[in-house]
Amino acid sequence: MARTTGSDGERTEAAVREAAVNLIARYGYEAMSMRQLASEVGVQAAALYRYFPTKEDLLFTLMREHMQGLREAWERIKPTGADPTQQLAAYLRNHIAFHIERRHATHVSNMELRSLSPDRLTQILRMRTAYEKELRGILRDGAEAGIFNVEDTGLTAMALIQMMTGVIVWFRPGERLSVPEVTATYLSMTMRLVGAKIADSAARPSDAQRTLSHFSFRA
Amino acid sequence: MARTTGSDGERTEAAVREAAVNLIARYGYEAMSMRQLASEVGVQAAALYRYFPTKEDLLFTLMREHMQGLREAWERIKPTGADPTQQLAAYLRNHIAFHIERRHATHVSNMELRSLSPDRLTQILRMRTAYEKELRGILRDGAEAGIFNVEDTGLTAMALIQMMTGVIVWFRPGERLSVPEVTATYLSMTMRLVGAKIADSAARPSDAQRTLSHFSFRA
DNA sequence: GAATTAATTGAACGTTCGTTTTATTATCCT
DNA sequence: AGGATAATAAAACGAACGTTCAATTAATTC
Repeated sequence: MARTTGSDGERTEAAVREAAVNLIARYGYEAMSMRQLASEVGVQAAALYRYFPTKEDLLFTLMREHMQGLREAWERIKPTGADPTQQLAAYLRNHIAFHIERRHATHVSNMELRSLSPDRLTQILRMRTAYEKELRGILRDGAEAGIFNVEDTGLTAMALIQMMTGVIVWFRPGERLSVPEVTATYLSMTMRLVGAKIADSAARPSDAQRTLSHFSFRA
Repeated sequence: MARTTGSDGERTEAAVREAAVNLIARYGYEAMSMRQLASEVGVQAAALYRYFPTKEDLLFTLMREHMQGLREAWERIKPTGADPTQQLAAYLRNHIAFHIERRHATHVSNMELRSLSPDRLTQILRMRTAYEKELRGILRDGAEAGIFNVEDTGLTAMALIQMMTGVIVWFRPGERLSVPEVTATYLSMTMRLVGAKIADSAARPSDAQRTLSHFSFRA
């Protein structure tokens, strides 16, 4: 046999990507075989090589597009001219929403870095660093404006990203908490962690600024 | 050839464990071959099966002993009768110190869970849950005593653990920050995150309790 | 110093891996 | 309708995998 009735390159490629993300997230890149992937798609293993020249090319493509998607989502949402508190809130909201929506892809991008060749690893890490740099910028702005209280901008950024990304480890949709509830709680924790103060634009001109410790945020 | 001069079962087994932790942490469990491991130890692959009946037994042994070590370290350090703030500080100090000291073993225990058989996975997860439960207990005590301000005990515990464990992702000994410096900063961030208040035992009897937002901790 | 036990080698087994090659069929274009 | 092209199947490749087995030598025991 050869070409099957109704076969379509675009649809097959999309099916391969989706199946690959799920299989790699569940079993790991090394543990997933090309035959297993092909079987999931309903195709022979040789057919996969029409779309991805090697197994590693497939992995790299998935990772690169995930990281690009993350960057683009942030660029679209990023509030320009907002104060650091609002920027931080937007960053967190985008990060959590994006990662919960694409749990499996995030798992792949975070866990399978070691299966990339050195130069491809560098490419992915560069994208990740650029994304993290945005957060460091927000924290630095807030610290310099006296709105945040952070000892170490870089260290705080890493701590926050680990904390936010960690959501995908335990969060399961449809369980105890909804996405907005989780986001709201993480927002409160984040604002306390960075020692965010109320902007205090009007009223009480010289009183000691109060921290946001006991304020809640809408997700 | 056969038995080599100076060969010793105990030393070989220890060498196998150490090499396995390093190789699995670097390349992943699936990607590490038994021949590669044997070569690292300076032995033939068949010799490994004298100490571990299967590759998965080796992985499980490494994980189980790592989790046991973590539990035991905490049981030894755990301050009895201390207030929640001190307990939380002790938990964090132990967690960070243990994980930085055994970065590779932690990587293995966190990343290779999917390579375990179902019942062994359950065993490891049970140990992890028991350890995390200690933190939830501390947070609950602090919340009930009005010392902490946490919206959701379970969620806060997960966020803190992700944040603390995340240190091993970026921390490299001998770089910009020392372990005590990192620990001190994480302690401050943690105390702010949980909205810890000063105990206020004497003085200023009914004034609004101040948060620890701007206090620093010694590591 | 012989018998026993501990530690390891070297070769082999069957399986599975990623990948390539070739042939075959469906679809599209003119 | 028929030639070009796209999409797949089927079979095969060599290499590598985890594991087993028998043989062999070092250390220990009596």
